Amino acid sequence: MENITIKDIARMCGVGVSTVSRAINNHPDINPETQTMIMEIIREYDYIPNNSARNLKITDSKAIAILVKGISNPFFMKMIKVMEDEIQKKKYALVLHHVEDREDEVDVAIELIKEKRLSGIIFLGGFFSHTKEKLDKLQVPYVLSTIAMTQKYSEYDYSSVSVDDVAESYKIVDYLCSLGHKKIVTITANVEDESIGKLRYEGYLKALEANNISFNESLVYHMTDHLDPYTMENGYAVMKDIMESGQDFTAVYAISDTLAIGACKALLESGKKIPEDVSVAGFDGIDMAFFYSPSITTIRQPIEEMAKETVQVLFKCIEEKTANERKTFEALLCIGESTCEAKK
Amino acid sequence: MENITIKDIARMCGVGVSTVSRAINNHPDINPETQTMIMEIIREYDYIPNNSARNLKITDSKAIAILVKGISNPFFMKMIKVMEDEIQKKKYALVLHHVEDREDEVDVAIELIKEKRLSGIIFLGGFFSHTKEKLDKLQVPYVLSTIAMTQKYSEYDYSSVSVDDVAESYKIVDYLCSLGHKKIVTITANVEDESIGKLRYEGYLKALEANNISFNESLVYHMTDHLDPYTMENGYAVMKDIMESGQDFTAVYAISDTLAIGACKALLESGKKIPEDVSVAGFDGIDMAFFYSPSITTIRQPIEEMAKETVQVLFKCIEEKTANERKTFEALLCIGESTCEAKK
DNA sequence: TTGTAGGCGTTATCAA
DNA sequence: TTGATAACGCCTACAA
Repeated sequence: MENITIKDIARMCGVGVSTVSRAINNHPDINPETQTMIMEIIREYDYIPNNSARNLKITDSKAIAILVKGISNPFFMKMIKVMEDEIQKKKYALVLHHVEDREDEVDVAIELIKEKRLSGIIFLGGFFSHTKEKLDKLQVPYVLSTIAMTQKYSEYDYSSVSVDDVAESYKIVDYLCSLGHKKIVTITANVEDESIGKLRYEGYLKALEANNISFNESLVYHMTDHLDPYTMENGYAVMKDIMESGQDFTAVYAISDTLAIGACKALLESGKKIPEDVSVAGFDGIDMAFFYSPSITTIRQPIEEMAKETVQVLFKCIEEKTANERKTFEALLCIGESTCEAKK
Repeated sequence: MENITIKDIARMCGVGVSTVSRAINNHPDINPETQTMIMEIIREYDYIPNNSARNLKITDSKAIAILVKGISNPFFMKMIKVMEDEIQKKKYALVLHHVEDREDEVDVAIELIKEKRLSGIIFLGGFFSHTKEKLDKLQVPYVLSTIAMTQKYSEYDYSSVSVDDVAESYKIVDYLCSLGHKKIVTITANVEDESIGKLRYEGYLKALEANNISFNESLVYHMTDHLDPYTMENGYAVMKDIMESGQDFTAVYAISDTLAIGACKALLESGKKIPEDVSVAGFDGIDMAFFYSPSITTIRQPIEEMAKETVQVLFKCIEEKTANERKTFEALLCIGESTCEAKK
């Protein structure tokens, strides 16, 4: 069966192709009668316009794309939902696109901009270690949302919405210290990490220092390489190792809730009681942290506001071509059942 | 800055556009030297071919799409990963596309086929209640993977990979019965549900009957409408209601692990002990079921094999144009810590 | 091995 | 309000 095109429809309706095009795109100057007539024929024959052809011709698609790094983060799902609503309110279309861990998000973005004639881009999650030259290739406004960046980026000119990972990490570790914990194990990223792993680890160090607790390197554990990072599985494996090593500690700070939950499981299996024997803290504030038993003490990012602000900032860039903005949100320390005062 | 096209590259290289095209697409008949020369210029000027133009022209893209219904199911993430590898092995490109709950996946598919010249499609998850006519509009081979369908589909001709939701549901409820439970609450889908909800509920009924337990309608609870379905939140809310109602029961069968976990939280908050006071069973076998404490007794679908088989079946359809195949996999009853014998 | 020209399906321009 | 026609950027006969 041949693919039916706009020409076929035009012929069937006895009109020109441009008229059909106008009918499809709700152009102002078209006779309503002819439009309904055309639309009827279109429906009857199940004609569907070819997007590639359209994208080729179009100059401004009124579409914005969200590029999500890493497919599986439950944390992003909520953000996407909120963003979607906001974008819809602005009468823009949304192109949701997942970027593999090994893919370069900026390359993907550049390609997508060309292909879909995007008006803007939201980069969601992941790390960012691109050169300034590379970022400059992005021809449309973009916002980095909840993306961790290394120091050097501070001089770049870009828009972003995020939390201060160092400060928030400090906050929760400081809380553990305030409960009297002095031997706080941390489960963090690999040493090469240049992203949230590094930042949250930094917060850990600062909190220890501020509380006059001398740093003990043997309390620092890293996610294992042979398992996916930031998973319960990984946290479980690491904590199993810790228990075997006979390490002495009274609290655990995992840099993600998933890791924390995995660690809890391992602790419980070893017969430890949470929080009586060991306090456990995470980071992110995912639903699971609240439903887990015991609920996990964690840092919750204001997902909804951040998502809204991301879209807001992007549209400001698109519509007003204003300078870039960087917004930092404060996260909330959520005290759950997984932490308590350290034993004397 | 103007967008650079293949013509510009051709001009810069002092060759024809077709030569550039051949260089890009690794065509056999091109002088290796000219090719490397061209590729260098391309890299230097950051030329990126426009996909829309390409898609418009080509007939077969050697790409297959996975259409995932519902954005947030952790269960699918693993399947996608496996499928991705398999597809890559076949040297095909993968187009991952999320379908909103309110969108019609078949419409999306039809559009995507035209736009991207797909060679095949995998529908992942969700329900399926399309007419035969509609499905026939799909011009390329497709496989329904882990998709629940109503009875009437049995006569249709399509390929699918799934588990027998009725039988597996029966299996786990039968297990509860074998532990001596007679008052088994079920948390299931809405009454209008025509999908896994209905099928798993059916399994529940059959198991009761087979165990000579008379059906008690007051033990059947439905997910609340004002919360997202199949979430921990929802299971929690429902169980809260159940506890308030003073309902008498010794076991709970939630038709998803997420619901089960939410229910557990509510039970624990009410001071119930799991499994001593109440046994809890779920369905799906997500990671969380194992890491939860107590671990949840559940039905685990053989994710990996199913994902592989899905791709296999699809390629068989693409390459050999063989008739459609329907594969049903057996799932595994995973006994966790959340169930035990009913009190006498 | 390479270049020229035509067409993929659509929208935008311009004239009617 | 309409219709013819020229792009959009690429691939692919076909000719050289």
